[in-house]
Amino acid sequence: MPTSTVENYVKQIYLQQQSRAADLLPMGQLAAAMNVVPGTATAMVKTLAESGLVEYEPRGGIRLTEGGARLALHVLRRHRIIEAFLVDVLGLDWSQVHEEAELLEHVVSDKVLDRMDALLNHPQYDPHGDPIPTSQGDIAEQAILPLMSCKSGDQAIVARVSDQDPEFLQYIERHGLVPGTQINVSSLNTLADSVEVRLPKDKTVVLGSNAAAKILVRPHIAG
Amino acid sequence: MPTSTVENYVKQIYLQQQSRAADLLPMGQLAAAMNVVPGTATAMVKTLAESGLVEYEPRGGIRLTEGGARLALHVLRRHRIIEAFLVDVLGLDWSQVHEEAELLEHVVSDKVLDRMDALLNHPQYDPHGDPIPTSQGDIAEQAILPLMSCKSGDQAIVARVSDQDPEFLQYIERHGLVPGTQINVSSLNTLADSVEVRLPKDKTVVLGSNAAAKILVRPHIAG
DNA sequence: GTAGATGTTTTGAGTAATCAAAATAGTATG
DNA sequence: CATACTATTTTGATTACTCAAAACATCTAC
Repeated sequence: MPTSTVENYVKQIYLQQQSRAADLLPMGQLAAAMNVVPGTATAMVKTLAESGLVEYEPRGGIRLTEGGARLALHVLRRHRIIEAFLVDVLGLDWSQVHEEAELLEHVVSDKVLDRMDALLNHPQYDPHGDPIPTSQGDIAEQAILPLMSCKSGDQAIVARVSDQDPEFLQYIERHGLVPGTQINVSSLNTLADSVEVRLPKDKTVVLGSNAAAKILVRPHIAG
Repeated sequence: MPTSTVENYVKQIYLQQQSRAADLLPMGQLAAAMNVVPGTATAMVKTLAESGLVEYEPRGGIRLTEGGARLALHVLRRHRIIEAFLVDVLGLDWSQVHEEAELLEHVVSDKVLDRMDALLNHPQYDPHGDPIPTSQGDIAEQAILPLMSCKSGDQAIVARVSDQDPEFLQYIERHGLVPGTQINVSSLNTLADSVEVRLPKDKTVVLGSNAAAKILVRPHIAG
């Protein structure tokens, strides 16, 4: 049985490997993501390698094995179903559920998870818009793009807000940019480094490119 | 922040102190309840005493402080609300939820717990019939009654055997009627002046009213 | 009142995870 | 190519928890 710590490392390696395109994840990257000093990450990675969860190339970096990826997706499934459950069944705010899920993901049994999943009607996406892996470990690869890559006039649906900072999430929520929201890129100006989007009810929000980079959208082809 | 282990020790001390009437809980009792070797319990109790959660009398035993009891009741509240939630909302079997709750009780936040509590309509008893402490730490004190005052079909826990006669005590022990044992009043006949109780493992014992009068129990209200 | 039996504490050691700081490798700069 | 910079690894310690087994108290019995 993997410890919570092992699960967290493997999950984080998976997530980091997603965002960075490179094959090998550098040690420092992992240490930063896990909020530990580099030496700790090195030590931990060695034991992960012993258990066959990662391949470790000293001074090069790490990569998940088949088994490591399977575990990562398993943890991710737990995390995301729990988030969905906390929002949809317990009525918590989607900007606050990440921390909770971070702890719960290591202790809910498969039985409980299945009940949650059933009660939610087997959702495909969590409240942040992240895809939920199946129990077999399949995950929906989705064509989602950063908001800044849209053109003026494009329609899209907010797919994901890729940041966990509660303050940012709350800001996003106050302005109605939650995942699932249909938006309209009313003007996008690369020179002014900003984008204005129109939301339902004719509200508008202006974001700088740094903020906009965290907003990922599924482009909506207007019928 | 107390660790899960500390919470478990404190909870267990509370529960053991309930069933045994004595003021001081002997070390061996705690070690057995926690499933650790005696030395481990001794070591742990010392750190609990350092944190002001228990009073420790070497070679005598332990007793919860005010603060220790508060923590114990807090954990117990979590445990029991979670059990109720797993049964009533997620539809699990009441016989299976204890293990789950054992893990979850250390990680659910107050916010989540409050939502569960509200969703369940502030239940007073968990699925096993144990009273749920309030968030202020008040708990319904369960009356201790003579076994003969039960009705057929009642569930109860042996609370005390109020007799000092070694022969009687040994008889009681041989038949598994020690304090803490969960019993089921299978038939109680005032005319025949006897009561039959069913124990775990489907053993049964028949006692006359004189003997039964010495057995004090805490009735278990289901639901 | 010495001799066991029983229960408790101490001692020594191990595991999992962490940090601080010294050592080392690799890469880039002059 | 030596020098310096950066990333990584090693080393030595620490914390929280645990066990096995030796040492020690306490109570009981003879």
